[in-house]
Amino acid sequence: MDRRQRRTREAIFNSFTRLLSQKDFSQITVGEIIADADIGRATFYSHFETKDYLLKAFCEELFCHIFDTEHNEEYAHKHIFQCDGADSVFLHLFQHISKNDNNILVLLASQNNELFLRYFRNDLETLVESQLSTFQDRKDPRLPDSFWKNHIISTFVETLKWWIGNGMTESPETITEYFYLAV
Amino acid sequence: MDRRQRRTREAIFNSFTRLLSQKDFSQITVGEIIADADIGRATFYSHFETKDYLLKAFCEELFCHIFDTEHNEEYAHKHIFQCDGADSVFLHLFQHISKNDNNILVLLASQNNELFLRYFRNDLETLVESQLSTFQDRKDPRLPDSFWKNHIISTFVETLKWWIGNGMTESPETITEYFYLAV
DNA sequence: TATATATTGAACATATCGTTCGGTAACGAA
DNA sequence: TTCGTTACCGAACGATATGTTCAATATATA
Repeated sequence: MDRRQRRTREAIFNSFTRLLSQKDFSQITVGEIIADADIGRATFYSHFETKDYLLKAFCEELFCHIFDTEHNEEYAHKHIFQCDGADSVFLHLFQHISKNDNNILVLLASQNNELFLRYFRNDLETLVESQLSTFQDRKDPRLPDSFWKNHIISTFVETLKWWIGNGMTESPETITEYFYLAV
Repeated sequence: MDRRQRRTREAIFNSFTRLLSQKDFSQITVGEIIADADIGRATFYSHFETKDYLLKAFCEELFCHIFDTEHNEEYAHKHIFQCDGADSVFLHLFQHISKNDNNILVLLASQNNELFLRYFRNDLETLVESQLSTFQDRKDPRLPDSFWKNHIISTFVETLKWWIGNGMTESPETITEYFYLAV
């Protein structure tokens, strides 16, 4: 990728992050991003078709980073055979998020973020699917699989939102315990 | 209230409902509402400050209707002393929603409805608070009250969304059972 | 160096918003 | 019925944001 392209893309992402920490996604205008990133209008549109596609690309880079590190071999094996709360992928997820790499907290804490959460849920779904067996013993047989999977995903997302909304005073270990106690 | 005002307000609400069944809230323009309701532009703005306030007023009328009927004396007593799944307020809520009075399903099924869901959650919260004792025996003492309350509300909303998303093939009784099995 | 490509920024057409205002129609009380 | 009040109309307006175009300029890579 051309160095100019990289620089522009980085500048846009940086400004986007900065603006997201100040206001809701819906209130951010392309004009503001351009002004903050100090790039030409046509340049922005040569990189991203619309503001929505910017968010999409932004989320993809962010989640790719987060969920991929959760999937590496080191942990993958552990969880298939030994899946207690102590070293679950979910603990690692909470830990990773609490480190605030790539300013993911900015997005998670923002208010009008339903679009962002849709992307997050989507990636989370594949992770949960790979861990479904872990939760099999908690599941009442009367519940449909699709309901159960949705419930786990929702509980994780809501636990995360509650955690952030409460100022993240609990440790990742504690919040993981809450998650397992709730689901 | 002046008859003309009532007619205009009704026309706006009707068009709003119709449009919501066709597209997301964010994609609906004031111009479309005006055209569909066949009213003057200034008239719309004399009734509602913005499109957001229209949604707010719409939700208030809708939820007031739904949650008030859930609170009437007939059921209120039952649930304080006898709170099994069979005749819970939540069953009544699911039943009421499945009847699709006031086209609430249109709103619940629409995609970009986080604003609407915020209003719904808000009213649901007071209902859940009045029913908290019902869930006390399921709650692990390690979980904070605020987390627990949020979990119940979230589980209800997500159960409802799952139900609608799946075509509402289950009966209100069954979906109430799912809700109690999940929470 | 030379060619290809990215960036620039002004200008443009389009769309939506929310307001204004003089004129018209409907209401409801006396 | 009359009459004062109030709601509705609808065209027009300024403001803001969108996404595109284009010719000139700057930068990268071979």
